[in-house]
Amino acid sequence: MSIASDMIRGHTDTIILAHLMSGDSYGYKINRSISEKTGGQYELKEATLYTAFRRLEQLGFISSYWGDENTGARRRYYSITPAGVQEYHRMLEEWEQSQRLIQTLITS
Amino acid sequence: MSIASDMIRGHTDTIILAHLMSGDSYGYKINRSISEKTGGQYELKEATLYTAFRRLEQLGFISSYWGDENTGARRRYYSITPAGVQEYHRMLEEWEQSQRLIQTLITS
DNA sequence: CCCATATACTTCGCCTGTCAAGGTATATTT
DNA sequence: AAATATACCTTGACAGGCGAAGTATATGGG
Repeated sequence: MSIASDMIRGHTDTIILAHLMSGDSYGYKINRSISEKTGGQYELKEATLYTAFRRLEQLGFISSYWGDENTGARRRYYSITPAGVQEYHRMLEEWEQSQRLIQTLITS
Repeated sequence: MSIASDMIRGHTDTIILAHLMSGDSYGYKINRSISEKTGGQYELKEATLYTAFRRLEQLGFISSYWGDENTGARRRYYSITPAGVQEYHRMLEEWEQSQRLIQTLITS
């Protein structure tokens, strides 16, 4: 991974919610998708990913259910809740704002 | 403060280095400056600020010396080192890159 | 048939950065 | 005399990221 964790910290949840905005999915696939989207430049560590799922479900932003695959490993699917959609939009706005702020602060 | 810390986390060091790029300064003033530049939207907590100074000095990116004020509270001035200047540029590039990455990942 | 690999999820414990809270000291203003 | 502003410092708690290890199923190669 070429990007420092602290750069992504605070965005992990948003990244997950963003993925679930386009439909239910499961951990392994979401991580693959992240890796593909960034050309392999970034991927969430498994521990980070699953910790985030617990957190987001705890907060009511996502819900989960076991898939009914009759082959391969079992999958736990995640679904974004209405509260999660709202939170996602809030996070996006916060990103826009903080992006400008950081730009101001780190360029002299 | 209206911006979540986790959004700024990972940029604290860069923010400090950026300030020192335009000359030596001291903690209190740097924090004031941050607050002013962002229209009061953001300021580093003192503990965070001084922790960062220790870290940056430890890493050789800044050096410090006591000011010779003959009035008012004493001030510890910080100076960016050549290694710090290099690090600052590296951080700026990383920001450009991660900015694009995050943008890609959080917009569906 | 066995072993490596890919898929898929989970838990434990460490590390690091943030920050609330409290403390010290000096100078100015009320 | 007390409040406020300037200026710095330390301690301990907390949260998120993540290395490491484990569990379980399916598939392809030798």
